[in-house]
Amino acid sequence: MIEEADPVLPREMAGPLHLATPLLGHVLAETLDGGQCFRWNRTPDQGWCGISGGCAATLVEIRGALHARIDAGTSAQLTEHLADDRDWIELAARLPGPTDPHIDRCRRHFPGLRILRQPIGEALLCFLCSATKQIVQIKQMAETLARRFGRELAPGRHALPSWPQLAHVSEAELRDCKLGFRARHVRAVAEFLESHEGWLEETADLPYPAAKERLVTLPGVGEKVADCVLLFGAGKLEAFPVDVWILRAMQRHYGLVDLPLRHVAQFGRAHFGPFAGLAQQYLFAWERLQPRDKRAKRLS
DNA sequence: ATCCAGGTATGCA
DNA sequence: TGCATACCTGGA
Repeated sequence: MIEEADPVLPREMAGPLHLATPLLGHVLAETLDGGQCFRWNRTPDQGWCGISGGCAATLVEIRGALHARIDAGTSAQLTEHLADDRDWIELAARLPGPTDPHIDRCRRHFPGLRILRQPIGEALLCFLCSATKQIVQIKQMAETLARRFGRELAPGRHALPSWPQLAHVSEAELRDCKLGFRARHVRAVAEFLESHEGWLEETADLPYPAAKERLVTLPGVGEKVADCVLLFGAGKLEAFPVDVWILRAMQRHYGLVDLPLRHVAQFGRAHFGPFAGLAQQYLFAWERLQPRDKRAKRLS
């Protein structure tokens, strides 16, 4: 992707990142900045710098190969975040085949698209903030929260605040981070988690249906957010979050017109099976390519 | 200016 | 169940 100029990675600190599944170009971009996580940003030289948990890293393509620099934390944390222990090509191949031409098309356009592994607390925080907001705005909220309440991992690079840290933050301070009505939810969840230590981690260990049942009892967490938290924060690939984009995709490509959100979610899980969450990410990526016209808008 | 954006909670047929 | 409405705020 980057041919002529070698990016500005200090050579002694950067190294090639060997991944089981290649991750380059627009697939890398869609993975890091496709709405599943909100903490990766472009560097001036077309690389990526991001933070997940206690790991801050910079990624860049040099003559068609991915290189990484660890700015804080360990390279093991980075590979964990990139979920490279799974074979994403093979998982995609297990989604519906020739009987589903649309998924086939998505798969060919984004080969190796993957679901990143995020700390569950971070996924919960970000998706609590996601209600009726665009990705850019969510990223901005996350950045402000991190800068203001999170631990500094490297100069100017802050981790998201943990829930125990958030427990000491007032609703007014949260609103000051531009969270709007979401501030009340974050505040309430912080209070709940403060008096229920280990609750989130226990939830992550439950099977998908039970875990979801628990999550939706949290204020501000509905079906969609719960599915996002379980998919991106607990590796439950059968979770199938349905938002307006997916609704649009299911109408356009699967003929599910005027169906309640609930039914669309039900259909998705039945049709796509144990890796419905990966299918969802493919559908989302494809839909984001489409220019938005009046017809598409009206659907929501 | 006016509208809308990766939803959720609530109230009412 | 199904549908309508309020909820914050910044950017187009």
